[in-house]
Amino acid sequence: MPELPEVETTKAGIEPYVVGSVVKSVVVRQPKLRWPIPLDKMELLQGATVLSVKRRGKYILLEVPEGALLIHLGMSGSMRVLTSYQEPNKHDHVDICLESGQVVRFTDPRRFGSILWQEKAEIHPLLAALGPEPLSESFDAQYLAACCKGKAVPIKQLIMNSKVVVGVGNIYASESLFKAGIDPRRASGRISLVRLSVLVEEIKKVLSLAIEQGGTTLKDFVNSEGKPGYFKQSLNVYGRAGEPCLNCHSILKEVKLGQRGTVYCQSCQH
DNA sequence: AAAGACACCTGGGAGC
DNA sequence: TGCTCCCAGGTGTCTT
Repeated sequence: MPELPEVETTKAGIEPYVVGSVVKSVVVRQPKLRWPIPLDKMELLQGATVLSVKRRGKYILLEVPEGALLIHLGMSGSMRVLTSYQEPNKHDHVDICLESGQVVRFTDPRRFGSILWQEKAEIHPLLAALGPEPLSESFDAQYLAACCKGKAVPIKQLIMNSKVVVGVGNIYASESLFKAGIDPRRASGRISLVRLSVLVEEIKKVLSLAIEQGGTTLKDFVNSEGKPGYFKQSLNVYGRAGEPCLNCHSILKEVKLGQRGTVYCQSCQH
């Protein structure tokens, strides 16, 4: 489940191999991802030099003079760099072949990911309404409080809303709410500024730590699974329903919020 | 306007 | 052991 740390790690992992490189060809074996891959646009990449690799939310942008390739890993996607050609496996849907001979390979068993095209000097509609980056200064307590004001929506759903803040998925939303001691079901508008401030800090902390740990696996990025091992980060609540709280030992409870499994501690989170 | 349901897809675990 | 069933999960879109 790529959340922001995994996307950041992936971006950092491919960056040194693609920036300044010339794209020889893009091989699409399976165009049916979340949306069809725009094959005509892929031709614009041929012969193009990759200018930069950027990340916006969970999207990775490969920028070339004509525009940018927009990549989302969905929930089972990954990318890796091959230094020599290898036979593709079943879910290796796209290869970005570089003139250097290296290949950036996109793999996605569940095909929830997407590969799209953003025109030069335009902002793709999918990126247009995104909220601030969680690790940026503009994501602070004042901002979050303004988003929460008067809202009845549970706080967990609010922080997972990409219009509010990008990159906070189910795992990190659950974990940061536990750390902040806030009940995930609590109405967003009924949380004090002080507590929201703690939540903001916990979101930043949990994401930063995961990115840091993802970075330690970069050495394995090439010719590997392409799956950063940031899951080593200990999870307090996610996936632990029915098990004892690591803080108070009461049994962790699971509820559905916005169709998402949500685990929390009834005695530590209010 | 806001909240909920649904859709996409497949591997993997549960149940038989 | 093998088959079927069901679900997770990010996020856009359609329905209340």
